[in-house]
Amino acid sequence: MRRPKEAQESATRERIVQAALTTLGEEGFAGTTARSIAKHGGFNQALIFYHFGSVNGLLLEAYRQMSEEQIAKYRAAAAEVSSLGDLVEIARRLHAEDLASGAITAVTQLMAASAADPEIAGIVLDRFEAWIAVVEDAVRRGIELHPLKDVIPVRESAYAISALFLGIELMSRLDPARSEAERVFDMLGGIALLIEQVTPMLGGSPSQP
Amino acid sequence: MRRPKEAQESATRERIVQAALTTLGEEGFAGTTARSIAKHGGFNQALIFYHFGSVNGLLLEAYRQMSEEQIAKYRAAAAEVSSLGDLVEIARRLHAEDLASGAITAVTQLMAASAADPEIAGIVLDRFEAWIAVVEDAVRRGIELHPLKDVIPVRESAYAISALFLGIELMSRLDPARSEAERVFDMLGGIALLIEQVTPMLGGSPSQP
DNA sequence: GTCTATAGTCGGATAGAC
DNA sequence: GTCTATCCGACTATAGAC
Repeated sequence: MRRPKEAQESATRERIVQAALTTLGEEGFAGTTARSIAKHGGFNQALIFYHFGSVNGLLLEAYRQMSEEQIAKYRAAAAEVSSLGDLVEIARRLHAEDLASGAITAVTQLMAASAADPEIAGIVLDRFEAWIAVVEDAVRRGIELHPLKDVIPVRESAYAISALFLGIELMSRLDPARSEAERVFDMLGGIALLIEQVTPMLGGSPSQP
Repeated sequence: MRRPKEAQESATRERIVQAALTTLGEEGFAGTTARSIAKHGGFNQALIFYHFGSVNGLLLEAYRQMSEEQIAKYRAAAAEVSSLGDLVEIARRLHAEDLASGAITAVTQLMAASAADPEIAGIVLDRFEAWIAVVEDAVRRGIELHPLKDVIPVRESAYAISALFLGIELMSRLDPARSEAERVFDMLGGIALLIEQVTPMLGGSPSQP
């Protein structure tokens, strides 16, 4: 996938972006300076300014790129969902990947930076919006054949599921043992199974408030 | 409640701590410098170093204080919970308060700072732990009379509820309209009601008077 | 395009007057 | 205890050699 306008991908640009993301994950927002990025990537500090104008310019570009990649990954994963149980299992897998790749740390830093920088806030908001939309789609597909499908508030469900996922990601990052999230996914899997098995019994004469 | 050792509360100390929290909320972690805190609080920059040794020392103290207050508030609120529906309504109220007070912003900054500072990570972890414990307690009390009470994994439920709450807090802070979280709480309230009404039927034993 | 060198700014921290 | 003045280090950003 090539971008026609602006931001053409030279190898160096890509290297700098990667170094920025690594640094962000390892040092946090406050520790992500031009010097420290250059050190992590093994190149000269001045290159950042030549290629991106400023440290902030680099960070914005890196954020945007990371967001696009993550959303694309989520969207691809969500395409496989065809039941509530699937949704839980795929969430479990994505969570493990995000934790390992440092993506969660980056999101944390992004959210914090949003407090002071409206432009970053916009990026994060877009990312959440895309994220909810993906879940919304998966939910809609997952309940397509379900007797209660017309009673379920899809948008709110997707929002809540996204929030739950985000919360688990953030809390488990802090947890040194990191075993607890697994058990929570186990429980959610159990609930999904329960709902799938129980609710069809209610079908046939659904009530409406 | 007086603290016997260290950290005696002079009026000035308290003023500095408050200014630090305000600054953190308004400027973000990166913008929370000694000079900027002093400006917000209308006092001299050097006072920070006289009273707290360093900016980091001040921030640690402020974090600790904020954590204690928030946990105390949560604990008091949780004491009122006697059903799943209660839990949702109290969560809704606490969420509104946290949003208005800037506490959410502060937590966001704290989590981000945890990436680079293990001491802060410890504080945040303690806070989450205390938070989960409070919810765990509320859940246990809420299902005390419930027919399924022995099947429900209390700890995992509390973890998931806490994660969901955290996620909603963080996402709604970014949302300019901020109306969506309300609708999600509405939905959760509906689910709570549904569970309370449906599950007793499965037990075959009488529930609440 | 990439490097070295450096100007200019800002923040942490301290000395010392009051 | 609080203020003014100041040092020092680290950062962003640019100029200019290669």
